[in-house]
Amino acid sequence: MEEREELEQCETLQVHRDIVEKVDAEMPDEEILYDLAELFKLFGDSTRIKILYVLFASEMCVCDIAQLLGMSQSAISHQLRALKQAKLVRYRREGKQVFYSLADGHVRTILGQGMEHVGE
Amino acid sequence: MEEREELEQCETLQVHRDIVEKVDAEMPDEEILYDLAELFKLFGDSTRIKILYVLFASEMCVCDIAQLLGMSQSAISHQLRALKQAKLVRYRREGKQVFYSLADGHVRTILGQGMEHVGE
DNA sequence: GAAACATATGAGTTATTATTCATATGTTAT
DNA sequence: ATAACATATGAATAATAACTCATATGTTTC
Repeated sequence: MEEREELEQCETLQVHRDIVEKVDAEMPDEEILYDLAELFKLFGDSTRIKILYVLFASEMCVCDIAQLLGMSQSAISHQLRALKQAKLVRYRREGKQVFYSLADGHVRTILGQGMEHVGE
Repeated sequence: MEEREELEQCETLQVHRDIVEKVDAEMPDEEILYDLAELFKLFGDSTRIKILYVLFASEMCVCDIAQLLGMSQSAISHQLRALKQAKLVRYRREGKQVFYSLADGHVRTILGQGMEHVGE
């Protein structure tokens, strides 16, 4: 019953102890929530959103994406790497070129829900 | 027909002109994609993800959230402000306290799809 | 094997953002 | 009105991340 002197915040009395404890018990592991944030971080950048949207429409090679977005090949390549590491995109080599596409349905759903929220 | 000398990338020949033009025509406005990235940016931080998850479980006041996450009242309040501005959370005042809750179903869907992607 | 091309990547710089600290605002009780 | 408390917020600092530049890797053609 003496477990809150290490917390500086809410010095007075714990306001809703029952709720806090219940929700705390239900919370996913710290690590899972971290991974979740890392995943969404990838959606949280204009360049990557554009890349995902482009791939939403069609498989495309790095050079085409760069040209379409008016950005350097290097910048696109760096971002594709991040998306690839998170398994949000797949790639396939065809000669000198590498074609990227969306990896799975979650990406489409997440983008779609986001679009609905911002109001289409 | 002379529209590509301003682009430095892909100096040689445009690799898939037809695809690039088709996808370009289908792309949402720059502004919408920017808003979309801004929205997802809010999901892309551990603290905010935790807050959203906590509110996923139950409406809660600022002090409770701070205590649950072991963070300062100020830090939580700053993040709640960002979430509030994006209409991801609602709030309701009750005396000295302010209770926050999730604003709409999109948040739940987005979190759920994200969870599925990271593997639960 | 050398040249040309498409893509990938490490290092460095700059821009962005989360947190802390100090303090302001709003609410209740005395 | 004053004190006590819960929350909000501006400014400063520290941590993070996007882009550029230079260069490396992988592939094809000669």
